[in-house]
Amino acid sequence: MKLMVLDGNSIVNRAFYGVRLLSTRDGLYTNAIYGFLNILQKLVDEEGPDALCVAFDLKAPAFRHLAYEGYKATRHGMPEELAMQMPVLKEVLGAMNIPRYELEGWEADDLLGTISRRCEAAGWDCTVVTGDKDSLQLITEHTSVKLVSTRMGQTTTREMTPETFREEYGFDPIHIIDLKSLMGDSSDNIPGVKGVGEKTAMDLLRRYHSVREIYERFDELELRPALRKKLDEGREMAKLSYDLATIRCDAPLAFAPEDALRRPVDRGALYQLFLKLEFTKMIEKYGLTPEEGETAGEETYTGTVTSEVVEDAARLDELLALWERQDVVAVLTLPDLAGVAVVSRPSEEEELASLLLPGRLGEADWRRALETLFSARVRKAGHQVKELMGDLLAHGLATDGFVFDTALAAYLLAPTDGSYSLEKLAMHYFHAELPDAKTFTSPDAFAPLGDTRQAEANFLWHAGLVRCLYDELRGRLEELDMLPLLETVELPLCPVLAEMERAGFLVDRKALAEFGEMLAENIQTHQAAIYRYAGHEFNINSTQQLGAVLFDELNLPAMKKTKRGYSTNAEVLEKLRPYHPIIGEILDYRQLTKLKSTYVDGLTKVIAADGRIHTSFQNTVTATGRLSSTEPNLQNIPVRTPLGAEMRKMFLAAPGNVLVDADYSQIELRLLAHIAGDEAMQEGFRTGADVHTATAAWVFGVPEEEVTRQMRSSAKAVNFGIVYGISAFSLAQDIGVTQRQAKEYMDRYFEKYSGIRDYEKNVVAEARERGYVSTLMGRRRWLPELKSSNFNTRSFGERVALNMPIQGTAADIIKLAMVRVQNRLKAEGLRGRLVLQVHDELIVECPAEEGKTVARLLEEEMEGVMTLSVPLVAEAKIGVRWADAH
DNA sequence: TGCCCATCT
DNA sequence: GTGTTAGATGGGCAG
Repeated sequence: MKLMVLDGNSIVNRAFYGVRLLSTRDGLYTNAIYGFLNILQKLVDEEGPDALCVAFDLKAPAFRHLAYEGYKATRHGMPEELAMQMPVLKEVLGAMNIPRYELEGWEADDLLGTISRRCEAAGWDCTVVTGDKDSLQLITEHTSVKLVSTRMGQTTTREMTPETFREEYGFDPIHIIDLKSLMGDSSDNIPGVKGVGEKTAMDLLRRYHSVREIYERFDELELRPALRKKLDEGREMAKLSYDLATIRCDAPLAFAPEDALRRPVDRGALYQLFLKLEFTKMIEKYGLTPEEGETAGEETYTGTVTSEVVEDAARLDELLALWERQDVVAVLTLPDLAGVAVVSRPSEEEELASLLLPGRLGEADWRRALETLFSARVRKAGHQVKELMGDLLAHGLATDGFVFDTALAAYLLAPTDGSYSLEKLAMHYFHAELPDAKTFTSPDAFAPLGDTRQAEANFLWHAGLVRCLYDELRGRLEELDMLPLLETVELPLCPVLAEMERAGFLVDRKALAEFGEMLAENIQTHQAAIYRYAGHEFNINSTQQLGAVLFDELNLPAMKKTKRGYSTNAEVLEKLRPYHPIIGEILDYRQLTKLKSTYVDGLTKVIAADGRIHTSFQNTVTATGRLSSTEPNLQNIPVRTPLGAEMRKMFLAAPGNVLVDADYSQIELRLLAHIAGDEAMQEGFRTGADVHTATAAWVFGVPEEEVTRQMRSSAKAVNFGIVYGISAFSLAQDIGVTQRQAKEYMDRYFEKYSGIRDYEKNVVAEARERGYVSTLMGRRRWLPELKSSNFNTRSFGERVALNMPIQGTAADIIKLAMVRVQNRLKAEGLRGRLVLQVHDELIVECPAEEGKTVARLLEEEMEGVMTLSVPLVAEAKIGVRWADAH
């Protein structure tokens, strides 16, 4: 008879980190459970055990903690996203009638040991399944250990027997304990002997077998003097580690192998659990059926699927007519519009995937197909619609009729997930594998890799998924009342962004080059000075080498450490400035090299043939709803320092044109006043007062006329800090006062703006209860961090809860403004077009004679986006260069 | 790849 | 008493 026992915590950890984070529409994460069940299934198939059980750690401290205080409970600390899955996993095991064992004060390891020895005593064979090599010490003639590892969602197992172990390690399994006590194990907080690593320890054990033998025969051993010294000093630690590393086999566990004999699953309970977990594939696999005719959650698609490559005009006409009648069709295109897949549902039971290729259709029909398909006459769901629209614009096609974007939808549902490829969404929402997109996209467009028919089929498969995701994601957005955000903000913004990217921003290539040369000369001068002060050459860009020069050689006082050595950031260097002239040189050098490499060289590299820079705006990246800008990033062009601000002279309008640059005044503070419902601050904005000055007057207890620049600047820092959930500590650091004083300022501040204090409390409490925060337009961010037992994680969640509604609403507002601005420019027959957005700032390039009209238009549209309890104020300026318009 | 540092709102 | 300001992108170094 054979029993298989799983190390529950070890396997579930591997599952959690090996499978992408999945969640149900209730926000329950499920990836660890999903991965665990797949691993379990694989193991049962491989081993066919007669009995099966799982051992878990309990949160309570195990006896080891008492033995060594360094042996902290850290190994029990698991991320909230995993912790929340544990009770559900245990329920699933219950429904599957698989016994689980856990015992107060004992770790899973010890239960594995105990269970394996009891099996042996009863004459059974035992297989211990774990990812943890510690357990290899349990290997005997009747007990094997199966090591599980998960990489990229693929699970591999390796069975270790006494023979295979000896082959690999060169000593007996039991001496794993000795190995650990020599080399230690940081993840288990086993100290080991200082200075002895894996190689040395393995070598010692092959020669002398055990720690005990090493120390008993210590004087007669042939050892290098250094090693002898380390071992001698590490005697106590080795002994202590030996105990810590030894798995105990004597846990007082109520267990006999027969208890774990396999029993049938409780199908009803399992069905309900899988339904809740949205494991539709598992429901199918186990052949579970609803007990009372309930439907089985979401399906990918169950009707018949027909594929076709469209080759003649008559068929094309039929299809175009069909697509126009559909509520929605899914559309997926190959890069550069080298092919189009359209998925429709002619009837409830039928799905039709049609592939259009220019080579198969003929030029005229191909063009006709595209013109109809991308007109408003066909309602379409796409994936990454902004990208697609870029291709459409490049081919002179319209960008109309898009009613859904599966990538944008997935982003709105889970804005911190990070990436939304179809492969990932298939896994996340349907637990389904998609063929790799590389099978049908290659650098030279639709030059099929390998089998053409397979490539076509895979491409259509992806398109079919878009159609399925449309149903699924639309349903979820609707439940969360988020469809309006998608339909009135995000989707209409797509063509605007595509047009902005296509328009680009003109740069003065010559001026940029000259600026670069000037920087290069300056850098040379500073470099020479730094080498002279240091007494030798070194790589100034290396923080390690720089730290060595400043703190070891020049003996400047080290203020702060980083993980890898001394901190040398600007804040630290600024404090060191009085000590040595090298510091000023380094600060200047840093600024100059940053300007040269990131901005001058970086931007020069991406100037297109039209002399303009075409950034990419990312609309599915930030956690708050802001846009981001890449290749290059045009949202962080310097402005603060005079030299940096030179960069903004390089961006200009085409001849005969001007730039109109409008930015929102204090938008985040205004939103704070509105959202928090703080009467005092609202009143300030309504009367048009300078908020920072008003705040300073109150905090410092002086009349507004007596507020100094210093006082206003401090008050400004408080106002900004509040939006980010700053602490007195950081505020003190920021404005250069004592922590006590900073605390006083904040207390005074909250006295005046008591609505904000109340809001901070309420928003966090509400977020904790609901599990998310949201903006005025219904954008959400989930906050599992608020339930974390880790202080830092939780505090972070609280600050995010404060900030996201503010920053996110500002993002909503400017996005809507962009849509309205671009539409109105067109509606009024103006030639001006948006070229850039920088979070609270919009830049339009237009003919010089349109300048004033456009400036007024920008202000009106930006201010008119929403009516709040405080006015939204935008101010536009006109100039030929960005530096002059801002 | 992860870290450190710089840049922006 | 913890560590202590939200959201980004990119260059350069070191392992």
